Amino acid sequence: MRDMTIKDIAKRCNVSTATVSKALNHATDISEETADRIRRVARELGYFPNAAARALKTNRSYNIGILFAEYGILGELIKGQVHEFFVQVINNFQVEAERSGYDVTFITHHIGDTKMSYFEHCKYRNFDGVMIAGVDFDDPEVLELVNSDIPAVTVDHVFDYRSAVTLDNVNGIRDLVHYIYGKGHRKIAFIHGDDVTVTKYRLASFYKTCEELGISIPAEYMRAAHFHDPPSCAVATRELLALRDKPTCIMYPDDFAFIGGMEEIERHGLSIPDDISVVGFDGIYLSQIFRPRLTTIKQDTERIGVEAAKLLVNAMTSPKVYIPTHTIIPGTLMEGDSVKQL
Amino acid sequence: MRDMTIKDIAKRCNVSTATVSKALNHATDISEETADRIRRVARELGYFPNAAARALKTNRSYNIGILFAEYGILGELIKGQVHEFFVQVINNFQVEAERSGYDVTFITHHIGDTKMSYFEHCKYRNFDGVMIAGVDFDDPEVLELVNSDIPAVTVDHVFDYRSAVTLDNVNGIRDLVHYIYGKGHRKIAFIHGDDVTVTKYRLASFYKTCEELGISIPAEYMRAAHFHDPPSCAVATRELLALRDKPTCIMYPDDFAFIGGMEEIERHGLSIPDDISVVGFDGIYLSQIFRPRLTTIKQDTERIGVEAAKLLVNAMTSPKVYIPTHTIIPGTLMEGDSVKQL
DNA sequence: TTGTATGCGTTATCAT
DNA sequence: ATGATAACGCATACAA
Repeated sequence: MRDMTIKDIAKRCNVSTATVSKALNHATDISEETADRIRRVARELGYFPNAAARALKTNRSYNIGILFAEYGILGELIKGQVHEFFVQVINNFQVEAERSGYDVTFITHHIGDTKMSYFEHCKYRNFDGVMIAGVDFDDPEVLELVNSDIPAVTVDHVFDYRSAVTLDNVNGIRDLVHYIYGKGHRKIAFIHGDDVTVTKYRLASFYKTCEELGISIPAEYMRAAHFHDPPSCAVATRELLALRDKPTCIMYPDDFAFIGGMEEIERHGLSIPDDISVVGFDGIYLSQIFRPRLTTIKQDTERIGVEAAKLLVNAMTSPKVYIPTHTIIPGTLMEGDSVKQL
Repeated sequence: MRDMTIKDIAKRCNVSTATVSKALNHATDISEETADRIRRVARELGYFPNAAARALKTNRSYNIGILFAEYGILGELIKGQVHEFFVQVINNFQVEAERSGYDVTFITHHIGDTKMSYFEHCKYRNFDGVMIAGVDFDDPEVLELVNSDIPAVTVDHVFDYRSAVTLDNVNGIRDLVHYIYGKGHRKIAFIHGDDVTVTKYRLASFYKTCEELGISIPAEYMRAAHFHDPPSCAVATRELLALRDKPTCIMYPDDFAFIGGMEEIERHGLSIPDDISVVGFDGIYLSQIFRPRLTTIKQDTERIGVEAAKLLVNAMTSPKVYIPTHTIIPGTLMEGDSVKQL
């Protein structure tokens, strides 16, 4: 059986399709009476609008594109390791977007055999807006998308004149350092993530806090590794453990990446926190499974996702008057048993 | 600047829109020469088709709906815990679908303030097909969708005359039991998941294998818990540990749910595997992080996702001649250190 | 081989 | 308050 269209309803109600459309869209220039009748019939007939037709006519798709590295072609970079933080954020984003009447579709690189850029894909699908998270923000294709006229919101990265939601890296690192300091540690090493905005903020906060606390960190205590990448953290950990003057506490880029450090420490026959203290970042489920429990900063993935959706909905609803906003979501220090009292 | 349409190209090439359309769709009744010229101009002008218009005309959206409990409204059930297995499957599904020219959109319960069923949502969006995973397969809304005329593929559940991909539960459990038996265990407890198809197969395989091996399992060794739910596994574990004649090995519904068992065992001051042996199921990343490493059945999430996409693409491409297929993907026993040699 | 004309389902403009 | 009609961008049956 064919799907119902407004034509069917019009026929059934002895009115024109125009009238049906108005009734269904709650227009004002229509009598309550007929509007009610039409809506009732529509419900009886199981009518639902056709998104394609509506999009074609109104130029609005009520569909949001999500650009996320783990999915699609870039996903292979992460080699099948689920990035819990982003999955949570996206999940919450989707729930909030749905609440406002939007569906969510993943942005990909091509459609069929035709390769297209992210931007082109968005045009093709008529996305009303896009949310970007967990990608390489220097990628020309990402920049093309961000600099286009499509409303966009980014997570964990701020572009000029675009909305963004980031976690509070500055206070997060500050809280962490204060906590470690309070436990009596003075030799604190910091394995930081890739050279992206997030890391810049964290490093600045780390240095500032240490200065305020009057502790000086030798350059050899600062190590670079990749986010969400245990192997590179294992290497950095090995280097730190090889120092004559070892740190008493190591800060990792994130909870997941810490796994690499954990295994390396284990390999050295050292135990946490008796021989060496550690802290993570993100507060993923895993961090509470580790024994000892990992002390970390818990990200509020729900607020991040929901806020991103709200900002984007605002931007899409009234693009003209919209002023980009940067929202900073605070994290929470979760105390585990991974930092020893000295 | 407005987007390009076939009209613009037609004007530019001094041909009709029909000719342009044919050229772009590689129709045969058009000269190579003009076709080339048109395609070249289209590329120069940065033309991309409008998905909505195309969908409206052809009644094909090249968009697949994904129904997954963790996302959308049902997600709240899982309380923010990422289900790694499904995320992986969906990720791989998406990559393969993209390869065939399909985009992927999440199926939700409503569009704006209007509540609609999953099926209605699919009609509204014109999805060419749907993939269903990780939901309550008895939910009337899911059944409505499955029994509709929309091509569908399910993961981990088989519906009559619909395509499905499942892991090999029978052999998985069989391998696990054989392994445990080989380690000298005879008192094997099985905490199984919810009463769904998957569980039925696993239970049957468990009983059959035990019978073949000539070991009899007391009823009190069989416990019900929920999948992916540590608390219920903690309860079941507590009950097992309270028995006069304790099992020497406990099988859990999945690696993640095992966390509950792990904590309970810890609480009893027992150690794995010295005091009690355990095995999981799924082979998620976590299982290799546990100390001791968990012995488990690793699911091939890539093959599951890719196969599901392939089946669905076939079904969508030629719905008339398509014959539903049930593909069973084998798992692999991953030996950890969680089962003691008796 | 190319073009004309029509319609997909909806919204919006302008009459009535 | 309601209706006739055009238009959104594209694909296709049919005519030329």
